[in-house]
Amino acid sequence: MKEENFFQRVYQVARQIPYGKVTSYGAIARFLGATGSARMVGWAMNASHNMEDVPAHRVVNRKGLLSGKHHFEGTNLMQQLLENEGIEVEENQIIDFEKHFWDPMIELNS
DNA sequence: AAGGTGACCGGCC
DNA sequence: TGGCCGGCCACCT
Repeated sequence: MKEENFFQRVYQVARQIPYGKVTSYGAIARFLGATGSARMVGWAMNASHNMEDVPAHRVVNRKGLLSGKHHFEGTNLMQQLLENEGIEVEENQIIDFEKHFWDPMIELNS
């Protein structure tokens, strides 16, 4: 097992996502300095299954679409988790995405 | 070692 | 927002 790879970096940011907030892969990628490489963030989330404190359900694509819901257990677990946090989700899409949007670039950039 | 894949993004129509 | 396309880079086979 490697320590401190690109993934860990992503997880670290993901863990900083506050309750009831969501962000996009691109936002995280940008924060990591990998602007345009949002795919890597997606890959990292794919492996996030091994981690435990990684709220991957709070990470969606820029459209607010639950792109990764398919990777969660069941078929609507991701949605359930989000709704549980007070985020309205319908048709695999977050309502008022901008309203719940949380940009690490701004929030963590104190 | 080379190529394919991917939970994406931004620009354009 | 929707569809299509090119770009981006780590990981896997």
